[in-house]
Amino acid sequence: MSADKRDHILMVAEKLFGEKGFDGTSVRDIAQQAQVNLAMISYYFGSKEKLLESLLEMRANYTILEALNKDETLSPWQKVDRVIEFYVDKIMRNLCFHNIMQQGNQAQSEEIREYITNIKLKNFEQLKEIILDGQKKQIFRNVDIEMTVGSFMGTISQITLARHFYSKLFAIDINDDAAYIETMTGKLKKHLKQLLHAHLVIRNEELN
Amino acid sequence: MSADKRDHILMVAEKLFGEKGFDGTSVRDIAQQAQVNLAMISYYFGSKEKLLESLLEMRANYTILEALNKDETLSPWQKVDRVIEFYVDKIMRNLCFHNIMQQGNQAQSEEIREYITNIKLKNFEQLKEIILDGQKKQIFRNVDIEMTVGSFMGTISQITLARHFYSKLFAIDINDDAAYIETMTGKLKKHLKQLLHAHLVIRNEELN
DNA sequence: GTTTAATTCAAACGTTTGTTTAGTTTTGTG
DNA sequence: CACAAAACTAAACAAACGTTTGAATTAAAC
Repeated sequence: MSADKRDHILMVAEKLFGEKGFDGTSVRDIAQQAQVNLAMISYYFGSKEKLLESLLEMRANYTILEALNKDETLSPWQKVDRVIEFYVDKIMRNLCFHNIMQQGNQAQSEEIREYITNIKLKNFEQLKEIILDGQKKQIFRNVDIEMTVGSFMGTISQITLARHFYSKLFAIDINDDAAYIETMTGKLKKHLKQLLHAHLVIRNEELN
Repeated sequence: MSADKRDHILMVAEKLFGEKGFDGTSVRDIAQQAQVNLAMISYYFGSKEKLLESLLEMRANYTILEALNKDETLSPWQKVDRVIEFYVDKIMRNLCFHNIMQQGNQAQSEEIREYITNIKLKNFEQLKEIILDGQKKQIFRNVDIEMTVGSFMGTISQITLARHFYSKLFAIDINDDAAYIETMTGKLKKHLKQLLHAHLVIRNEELN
């Protein structure tokens, strides 16, 4: 089994699933775009749905910032900044895959829905620990952690999911991937740092 | 043309499109759920795509808070609070439709993508004006308005889009719509008020 | 070089898709 | 009641779907 060709199909499928949705993409679309014979997809993956599962497995290491969390030399503020850098970079580098993750709710297959939910839960736990740590050290306010993480992920998702909207808003060519990624990565990082700092910081008037 | 039956089909379609996506929903699904003959959908709407267009038109008045914006007796802070109340209530009351709006990016039809983008632009303009007004009156900080609105909408969208995730997180029965809406509406409003207040308020140390 | 296994392919499979047809029933009007 | 328009239906349509087949080609092993 040629790993090259398999990976190539996976990448084409990722792009199409991310852009047109799983149900909006036919295996013939994938085969044509990847320039492989239609039957190759069943041959390599078994079925369209198992192709999606393979895709999810390939990106399953979507959460690898445990090291960051364990680093005792970093202050909670530094951790927050690094998480923002890390996540924004990672998601903007994988726009299509992130869209697939967001569509997971509609998946007909319960197995896939579970799989995606679990990846999200892992990511959530990482972020939760960082905020919890800051709260224990009385550096962060007593914010609603679930909702705070929701705002963090939601802000990023908005940029990846509503690309047509933001392209129009910032007058970026809808087909210019590089321009969108560069523009939005910068804006996202700066904004999220400001937003989360303001949200988490213990203000003077609260100290009394 | 029976408006009752037409509306009934629209509501069933809204639910299915919102839950399973446009491409994941067949006209036979809709006909069966709505308990109408398959041909009635073409008869009333012309096609599946025009059914979606009718759905969008029906909810086109999705933005009706101009009155709020023009109300000179309200302070920017009051406006922000009211917008939060308004939007959260409205979106949580129309979970499925909001999901359809979020999926719009994947729509094959450019007409539909444009339509949805324009609705979003209208909503954005309303929110932008409120923040701009507060900034002019030097009550709000000089935040990035586009990104701030992005966080606002993104936070809400996260709740509607990643329902499986949040149901699991808060141990809410995945089929209990009422419980989800009630729980999340409260959490959302409280969190968004806190978040936006912290983000927009001019802090003491910045006044010097 | 021969044999065996892995890969590729065009073609066809049976379903499901969105839509249309042609005929029936119901409704509203004079 | 008569009759035209509207509403509704079961059946069929062609196209697209995911998947499988069986033969052809290539690669690997001995």
